[in-house]
Formats: sequence, C-alpha cells, structure tokens
Amino acid sequence: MGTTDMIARFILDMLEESEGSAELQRSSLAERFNCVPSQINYVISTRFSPERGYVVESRRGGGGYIRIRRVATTSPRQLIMHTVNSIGEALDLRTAAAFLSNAVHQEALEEREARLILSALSDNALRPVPQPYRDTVRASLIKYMLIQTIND
Amino acid sequence: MGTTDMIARFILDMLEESEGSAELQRSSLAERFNCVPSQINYVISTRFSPERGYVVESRRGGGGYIRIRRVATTSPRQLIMHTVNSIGEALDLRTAAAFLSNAVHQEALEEREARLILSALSDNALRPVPQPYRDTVRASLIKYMLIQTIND
DNA sequence: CTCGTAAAGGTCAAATATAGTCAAAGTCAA
DNA sequence: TTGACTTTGACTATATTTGACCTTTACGAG
Repeated sequence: MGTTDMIARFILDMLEESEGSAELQRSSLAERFNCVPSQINYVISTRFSPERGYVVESRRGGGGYIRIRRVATTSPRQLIMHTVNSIGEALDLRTAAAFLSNAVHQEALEEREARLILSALSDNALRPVPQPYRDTVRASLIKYMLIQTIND
Repeated sequence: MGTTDMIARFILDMLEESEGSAELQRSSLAERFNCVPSQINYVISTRFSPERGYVVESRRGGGGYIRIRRVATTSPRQLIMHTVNSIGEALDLRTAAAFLSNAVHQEALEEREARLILSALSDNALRPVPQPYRDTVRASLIKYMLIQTIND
C-alpha cells in the first residue's frame, strides 16, 4: 500500500474514533509517514474532498492545524426534495420540527434557517388562521420555504 | 492550542463571568501565559477588535489596565425591531418585499433568509388561506420570523 | 508646584512556525 | 509506451511569537 493510502487510512481511523472529526498537524503527520508535508495536502485533496463528503479547515502559523470533518453524504437538494415530497396536505408542528431538525443535522439547512421556518409554522405566527386549518397552512408554508432554500 | 488561543479563551471566560466586561493587566497576564507583554496586544487586536464587537480601553502608568467590553451590536437588531413595530394588523406582499430588501441592504438579514421569508409570504404558500385574510397572515408571519432572526 | 523616575501600556518589524500551490519527476499497471 | 496516480521540493502565503524602542501616567522628592 502506497504512502498516500496509509495516510488516508490513518486519517480515516482518526475520524472513526472521534465521530467524524479529525485534527492534525501537517508537518508532524508528514514526519510520521516519512514524507514531505505537501503530500498531506495531496492526500487531503484526493481523498477528503468536498465531493467525497468532507470539509477541511486549517490555520497556519504557530499552533496551526488541519481539521477534517465528515459531512452530509446525501446532497442537500435530494434531502430537501425528498422531504417536500413526503409532505401531504397537512402537517403538524411536531412532525415539521422533526423534519427540520433532520435537515439541519444532514447539513441541508442552516440552524438559523430552520429556526426561521419553524417560527413561521408556530401557533403564534399562525394565530390569524383558524385552528382547524393551521396544519394545512403549515404544510403549504414549509413546502414553499424548503423549495426556496434549494433555489440558488 | 497556541498561546494566542489560550489567552483569548481566558479573556472570553472573564467576559463570560462578568457579563461582558473584563479588566486585566498586560504584564501579569503575559507572565501567567509565559509570553511577552506585546503578545497580549496581538491577541486583543486579532480577537477582540471592534469588528468583532468589542471596545477596548486602557491606561498606562501605575495602576494601568486594559479593559475589554463586549458591545451590543444593536444596529441590525434595532432595525428589525423597528420594522416589526411598524407592521400593523395586515401587510401586503409589495410592502413586505420592500421591508426585506431594506433589511438585506442594511445587513440585518442574509439574502437567503430574506428570500426564505418572502417565499412564506407568497400567494403560492398562502394558497390555503382565503384571499381576504392573506395580508393578515402575512403580517403575523413576517413579525414572528423577523423576531426569530434576532433571537440568537 | 515641578521635575524625575518607575510603572504601566503601545508600536512595529523581524524571526519563527505552520500551511498551501504548483509543476517536475517518478512509478506502475494496462 | 502511455496515462493516471503519486511523490518531491522550491516557492508562496499567513499566523504567531519575540524584542527593541516609544509614550503615557502616577507619585514622591525638592
């Protein structure tokens, strides 16, 4: 197995242990695998790219680091569409909250956006709508709002 | 974690404890973290700048100090509150769009968030609500959603 | 009161510590 | 032999750390 593969395996192990988040130092990792530091960049760009579901953050200078996180594996668009399609004529607040929470967890929505949507579905915001119709309005609102989020 | 980060964390803790205001002595803080005094200035200028919402006052000479205060960036908040307060029982879509556009322009709202709100106010999303009542529901929705955005 | 000195804090640029980029060179299997 | 993948290293970019020198303020001796 080539050096690149060994390094990738190593990082994968780190991710495994720490529930999807690994932090490393480029030069010491390079030293451990007896290669030049820039090979770490190569490993990251070929094995831990965004397309493969990873986000990488880093910092230079003293105490610098490279942090790799595993993120949503299904595309946000897919999840949103799937969610929208699964919503019928009416939707209660509890279920809506669950959908939104899931979307945030899968990184298809920002926390802030989810809260924004939820606030529109709240009983407070829907006070002008008679009780019996609220769940119908909720369904409509969340569908259009969710679709808007994938409309860039 | 680098020295700078540890010092920043330390100051953040002080701010936390004392409700947004921390007073420190440059040289003793430097001593505590085993660094040169000017590093304290570095930490302050990179982590507690006005752009990040802090005001720093200091005094030299005997009994000198550095005081860091977290300031409420009230501007966006104020704008939102003002907008909410100016909305009455009903609001037509055109006016709502103008409010949102203004909020975005004043950087009190993200473009994406504004579009999200607008989509909830659209005739499409409000189809289940009888025409005559839509503007009332719009007013309620936008109020609760705007308030949500300043609720971090 | 005035001056001198010690005690703070401020500035800035050099040195150091990391990480990123890119293209040349190497490797290996089809 | 060729093309994809890997390995290297020179050069670049950025963040942090350090220290020499500067300015302001308090306070006590004259």
